[in-house]
Amino acid sequence: MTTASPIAGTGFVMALPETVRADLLARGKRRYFDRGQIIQQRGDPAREFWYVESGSVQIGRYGMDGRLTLFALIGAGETFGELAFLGEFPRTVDAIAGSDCQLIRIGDKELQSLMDSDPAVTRLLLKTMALTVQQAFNLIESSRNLSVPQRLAQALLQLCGDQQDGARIMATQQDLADLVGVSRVSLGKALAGLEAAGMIEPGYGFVTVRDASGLRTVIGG
Amino acid sequence: MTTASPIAGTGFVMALPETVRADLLARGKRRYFDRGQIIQQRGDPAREFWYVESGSVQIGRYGMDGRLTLFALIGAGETFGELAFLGEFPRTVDAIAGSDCQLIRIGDKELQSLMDSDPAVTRLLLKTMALTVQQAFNLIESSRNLSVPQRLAQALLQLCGDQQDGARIMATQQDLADLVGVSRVSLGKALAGLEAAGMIEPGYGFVTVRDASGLRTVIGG
DNA sequence: AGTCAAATGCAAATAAGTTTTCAATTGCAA
DNA sequence: TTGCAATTGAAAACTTATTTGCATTTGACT
Repeated sequence: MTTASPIAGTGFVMALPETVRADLLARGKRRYFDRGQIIQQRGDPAREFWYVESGSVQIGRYGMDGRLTLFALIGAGETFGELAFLGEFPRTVDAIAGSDCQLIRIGDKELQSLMDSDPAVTRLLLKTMALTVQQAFNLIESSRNLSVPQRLAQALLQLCGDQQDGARIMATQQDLADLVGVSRVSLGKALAGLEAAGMIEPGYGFVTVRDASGLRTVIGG
Repeated sequence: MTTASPIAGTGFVMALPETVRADLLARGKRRYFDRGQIIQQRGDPAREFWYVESGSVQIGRYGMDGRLTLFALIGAGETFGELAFLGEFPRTVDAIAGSDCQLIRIGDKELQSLMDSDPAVTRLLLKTMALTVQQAFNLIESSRNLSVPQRLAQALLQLCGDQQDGARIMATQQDLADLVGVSRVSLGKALAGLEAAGMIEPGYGFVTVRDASGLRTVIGG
């Protein structure tokens, strides 16, 4: 299952020196969440951020009218929640387990210990957050200047990460619609278009990428 | 002239301790830019960030097709450019002087000196950047879930900052359209709607806010 | 195998925004 | 004050996406 993030998913932990990372993974406190379970909600105090060891997490906002604005699908190896934690304000997004998942908690103590073992951690965090902003800007720009098929192609590429052709993205059309920011109907049509071009193969609850480079040309043109 | 920012404009410098700020303002190297002049372009190395002492700066991306995606209008008292600088990557947005303006440069040396005089600066920077991301998320959510009039109302409120009713926002309809992310025609219609409701008064190159609280209700409903 | 909820496919009506074109207005400057 | 470029207003045709309703398919679970 491939769930690289279109936004906010960062390889922060991966960028840590091997020994520091190993220590974190060995001693970190793990928490398990079942699919659909709420991990955090808007307004909660941010006393930690999370490293996703396995599974996936949906980051977004659930409107009062039931609308969902997805900002990211965070997959294994990525972190989330560092914004509110480091910014020292309450959560401004909801996080829900997209599948059964296993997280490692990084609170004040753990962060301090990270910073002690590697003075470059602060810089890494800054870099991570700066990247997140850039990705957010990219998302804004895309949603303004690209068509739905183009945005879908972009999202699919990001979701399959560096995977070769054949990658199976586990997401329903509704998931993708929430992520791209369009209705399910529109997303279905865009999917059909890409399928006709032989770039993808839609399935029941997943999409298989057949021609990643083709998707890239879709975005470009 | 009011140019508070809908995004990325931060009161970072304002949050500094009085003495530290005074020192920065007294000794900072100033640079002047004429209206329309390019301050930075995508791809430039980021060797500094800027504090806006007077005037305003447009932050956005100018597409090859001439399209402009505005992310922010930075006004006096705010900073910009810290993302690429701190993230240590090339500029990913263009900056153009929205009016004649006077900037203070903060490079490695100045930042180091800031950090030396106040150990909380790192924290402040993290907070600043976290806020920026939240604002970017807000922008994404708005553009997906709000109508053009609602987004316009939001933009106008942000542009007039904490000003009382009567604030004059110096921006053409095209400027506002680029900021909100719609065509000039659509923006004109939205403006006309708000005018009919007595909340604003459009002018030639500016908009006067007559009923800020009314604008807020527009967003809510 | 049968049941059921989730997910997908499809079509028509509707809504929203863009593009294009042209006219009218404004404010600056010669 | 007269010319001129920038800005605004307005209308029509067009494109894109949404909404709504319903039928069909899929896969998990009995």
